[in-house]
Amino acid sequence: MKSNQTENNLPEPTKAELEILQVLWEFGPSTVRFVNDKLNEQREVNYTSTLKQMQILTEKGILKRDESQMKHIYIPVEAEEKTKVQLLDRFVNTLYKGSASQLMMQLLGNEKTSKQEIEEIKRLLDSME
Amino acid sequence: MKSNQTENNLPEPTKAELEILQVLWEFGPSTVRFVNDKLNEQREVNYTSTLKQMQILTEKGILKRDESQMKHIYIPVEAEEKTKVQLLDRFVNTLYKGSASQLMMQLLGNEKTSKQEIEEIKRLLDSME
DNA sequence: TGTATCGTACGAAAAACATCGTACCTTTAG
DNA sequence: CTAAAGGTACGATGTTTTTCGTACGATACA
Repeated sequence: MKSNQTENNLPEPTKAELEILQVLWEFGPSTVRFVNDKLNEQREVNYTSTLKQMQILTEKGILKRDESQMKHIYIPVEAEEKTKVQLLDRFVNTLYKGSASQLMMQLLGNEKTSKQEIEEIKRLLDSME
Repeated sequence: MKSNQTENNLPEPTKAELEILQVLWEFGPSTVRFVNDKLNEQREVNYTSTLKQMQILTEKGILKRDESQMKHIYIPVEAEEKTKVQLLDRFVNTLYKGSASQLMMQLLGNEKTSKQEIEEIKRLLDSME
């Protein structure tokens, strides 16, 4: 047989799609209404725009939904971490030819990375020994 | 007067634009022909597509060019590092709410980050003391 | 000198993304 | 029962990004 494992390469979410994912990651499975309200805390979006977007996300297999009630509940198919890892991986490959340490150096050299952040990173590394 | 300093926020390069930038970063100032050839090592692109893309990049102020010869030479306006830092910053803000250490953890947890990479990072941190 | 080659300019089509209006179905309160 | 409120479906439109065809100017060289 060809394959029985879940197809692993979901299409890369677009910008608007990411916004929606972030709401779902932060607040868990939600209705369109809820997501749209959250989005509107940051910028104006029409309800049906968000609805459409979430329907597309569902078509793409990035979200699934519980249709048992009229108010459908949307849920990310992949865990937050997994998706982020995927995006990060792509980012590292694209900009740093896959070198994580190169990215690191940039991160540490960036003035916007606070001393506190750096300390946290060191602690993290120590705890990994 | 309004401003005499160089406008600092160049528009975010798109995907296709990044491909071109990477060639210029890697090989230095180049002609369209050269860039296009490089791109075609990875995927098929028409010469005029690349040309157009590079003209747009120039309009946007991301590239500048030397037109003194018929074969124009294109050069990134901003240094590679600066642009990457900008992109990285956006990435961290978008996906990790600005927390570099969060990104780090993901980087370190990623199986694709080799032991060797981790060692490099530690060395880097130590040298920063 | 004329024709093949290699370059730029640029409009426009194609594709990808994002937004919205309208139709229509369900639920609920009166 | 019915009207209002709130939900989904989905085509149409707008925008941005990407790709390409065509026109035309420079150069080289037979």
